Amino acid sequence: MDYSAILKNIAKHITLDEKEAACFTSLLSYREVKKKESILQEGQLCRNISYVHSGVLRAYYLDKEGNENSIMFAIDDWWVTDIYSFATGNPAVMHIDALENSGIFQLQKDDLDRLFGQVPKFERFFRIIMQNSYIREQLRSIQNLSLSAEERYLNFSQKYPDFMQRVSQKQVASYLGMTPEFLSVIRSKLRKPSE
Amino acid sequence: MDYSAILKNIAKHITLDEKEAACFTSLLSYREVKKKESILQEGQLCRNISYVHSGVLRAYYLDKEGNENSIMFAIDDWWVTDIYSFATGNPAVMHIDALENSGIFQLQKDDLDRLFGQVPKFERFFRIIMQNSYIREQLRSIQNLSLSAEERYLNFSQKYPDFMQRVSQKQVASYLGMTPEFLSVIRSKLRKPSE
DNA sequence: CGTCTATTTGAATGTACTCAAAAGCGGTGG
DNA sequence: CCACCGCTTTTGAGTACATTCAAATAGACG
Repeated sequence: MDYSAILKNIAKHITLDEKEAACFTSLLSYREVKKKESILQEGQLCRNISYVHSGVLRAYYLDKEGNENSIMFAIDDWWVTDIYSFATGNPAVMHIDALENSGIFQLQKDDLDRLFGQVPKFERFFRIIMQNSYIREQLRSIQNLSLSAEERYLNFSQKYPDFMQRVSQKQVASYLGMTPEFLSVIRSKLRKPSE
Repeated sequence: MDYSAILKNIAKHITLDEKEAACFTSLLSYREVKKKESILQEGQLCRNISYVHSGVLRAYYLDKEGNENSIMFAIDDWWVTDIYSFATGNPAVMHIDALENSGIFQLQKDDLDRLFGQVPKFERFFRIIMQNSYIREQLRSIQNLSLSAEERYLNFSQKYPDFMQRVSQKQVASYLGMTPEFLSVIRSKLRKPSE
């Protein structure tokens, strides 16, 4: 099994010796997820956190009209989970599934809790992951509230050019809080700015 | 100095012995902040994190039209900082000031980093704080995008009844991403649902 | 090839905004 | 203690941004 990418991801924030790295990798289970396959559905308990080794996952929730609202996309080298369910033990509010055939490493909550006891450095690692996630979501809240649909789209496509390649327009629209029709209008306006 | 409230806050997530508690409180500096007084302005470096012992603080940022957009309110027993500036060392994007005369405990980033080395349990504490903040902001993003202005208002007033008492309508409106005029219309509609 | 879904385009509609003016409220100074 | 000033809240008319619904076109997948 190829642990190099995930260990490199960990090494961005903490330094592990060989034994600690072995302890960590022993807890990981690798899983292949086919395109459109789900790894979490609303109402289930989310007991694990996933590291995306290859491919793309999407988290979304269904509103009362039954529309899919994208919460986040996770491509190679991202971590993803229903953090609410994971942290509180309450039923998941979101769905997570694969947009492409993907390879992920999963870490069970119980194992992670034990790992925190054995190698406290991991508390630090996940503190930083959570901190960065918080910063990202706070920025997103701010921009949702203060920018127009067009500005949100331009912003997103600059910040996450990789997502634009691999995620459908409909899903981008739902991430940005607008209808797919309106995103299409925005894009056509941007294509011919002269008229 | 009365450390009971902040120690009780810490005790929600980790257990400290006397020595650790003393080590922690020795790093705190208490500060009185008068109504309308600022503790952080855009462009400054945010080198500390604040625990609100009494009173109310508000974080907001100025958009390009010069409007104040509220990012968060922090009343008694909340933690607040410009997490982006605090974590990255980049200039602050937000302003933080007091809505009432308030008493806060501040912890310097340098001291906190040393504390993490001395008492690793604090990594855990702040992991949980960051995790909860992430959950809160993620929920906020979702609701901003999928709920109408009226639903956002109803939601907010249910979830944070304390804020409604202590924060002006204009500031609530800016937190919810609507104009104060429109919030006023919503409230008047809710007052007389019959007509 | 045929089916299903995504994207584009357009017309009608609605939600929320802008601008303006009046009323309410709180703080400050005479 | 009252009067005034500035800011918040209310109300209303006109407008703009974004949605809904519908239909045509394009793409993806088996």
